Amino acid sequence: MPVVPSARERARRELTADILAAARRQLAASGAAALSLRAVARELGLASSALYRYFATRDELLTALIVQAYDDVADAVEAAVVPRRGRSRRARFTGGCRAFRAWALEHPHEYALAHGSPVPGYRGDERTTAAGARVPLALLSVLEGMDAPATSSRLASQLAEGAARVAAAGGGQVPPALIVTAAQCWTALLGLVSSELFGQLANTFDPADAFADATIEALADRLGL
Amino acid sequence: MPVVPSARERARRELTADILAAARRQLAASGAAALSLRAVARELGLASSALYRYFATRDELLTALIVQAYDDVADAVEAAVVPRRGRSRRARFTGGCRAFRAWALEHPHEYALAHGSPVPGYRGDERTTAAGARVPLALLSVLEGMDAPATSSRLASQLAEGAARVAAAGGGQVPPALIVTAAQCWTALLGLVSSELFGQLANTFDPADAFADATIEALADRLGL
DNA sequence: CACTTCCCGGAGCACTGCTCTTGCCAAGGT
DNA sequence: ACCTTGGCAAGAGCAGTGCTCCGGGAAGTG
Repeated sequence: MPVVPSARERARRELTADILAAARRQLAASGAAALSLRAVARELGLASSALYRYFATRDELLTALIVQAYDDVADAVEAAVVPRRGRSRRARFTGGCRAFRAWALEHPHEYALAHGSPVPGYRGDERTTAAGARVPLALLSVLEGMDAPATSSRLASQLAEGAARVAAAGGGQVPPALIVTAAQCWTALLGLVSSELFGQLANTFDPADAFADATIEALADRLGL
Repeated sequence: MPVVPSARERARRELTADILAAARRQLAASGAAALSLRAVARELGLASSALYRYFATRDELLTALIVQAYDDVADAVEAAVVPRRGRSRRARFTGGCRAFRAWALEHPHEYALAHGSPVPGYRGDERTTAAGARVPLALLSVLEGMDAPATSSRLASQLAEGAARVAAAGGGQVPPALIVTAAQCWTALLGLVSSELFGQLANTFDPADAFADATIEALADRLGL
């Protein structure tokens, strides 16, 4: 395998990227349900059958878009969470949560694709789960080195098991009881953003910024930040 | 208009119900994305064009299914929440939450259709929002007559506005600060169930019963139950 | 130069939602 | 009793979809 990619290889990579970019434009414009391979091909001036050399199926294109979406949010959240002088743990956490919500509001269709109901059946692709773990792990990293909460009760064995799994995945310096609470906060954050985006609040709190901020602060309280 | 429906009218109602039942079967079996009018027509032995006299469009059939799903969960939750001798507020609340989760686990595709990402564009149909409000209102009804939490802080004006709207919609006997907390718990519950169903927890806590129970108890704690 | 490998384009299949036309059959009025 | 009206279903058809297969041509290799 040559170090310098051949012209073929370069063209292939470029076209793959172009296809993904066009697909992403259409996704952002009209949502995942309306994304059609033929439309993407038309936008690129290709025959629809040509796309199948780059993505074997429509689902594969969608998973590529999912991974891209996960990585995109993760970049935003990780940047907001990074420790800096004079930045409290609480500010890092709430900043990360706010960055997550802001990204979702800017990219509703991509958020729906990644964090919403799975489109066909259930996809347990390892690439997506790895990319999807970045945001929760980034938020968890804020808690590294904290003490176990004072009210830490004994965990059910199944909960302890799950917490151990999470700890192995990245939060080595976080006590198990706090990991459980953190997981609860993560699902709560997902629920907050999903509710707002998918209209589950029926626009009761609208504009929802105040409600979102209050909720995020409450999460920080619960984590003892 | 005759009091006794004519034969025509009866046939019409019956066929409408049959169509809905068949559609629901297919929804439960294969999900909303795979639901096709033609397949429903085939199952009923009809021409596909015949369905259009009963549902003008596929989306209308879907919204009918959404309303049905909302009403179905609401029945389950309301039954679990109803006050009975020797049943504490806390038990009513946690029971309602558990009933919600149990229904979702039994009807994943219907849950995804109703509470997941909206399928086409955004549907703000009034029938769906009215039906969708039943479950949160049922949970809110458990809190009627409670005192405002001790740590009740002054609410931002926008939050107070939203709380007032909710109070007008059904929770007349619940203090505003508690309404905000209740709304937060509602989004958290949605996030819990959605995460579990859509694989956002990446099977970290699996089986998730213990995690769900712990989360629901934490919500009850937060509400001061 | 020949030869292989890769890739694009076109035709085609089975399917979808939806529309339009045709013809049937029962209900209602004269 | 006859005829008109209106609801109803069936069928053909349109535009669109995901996906497959085959043929020709271009790019890279000996």
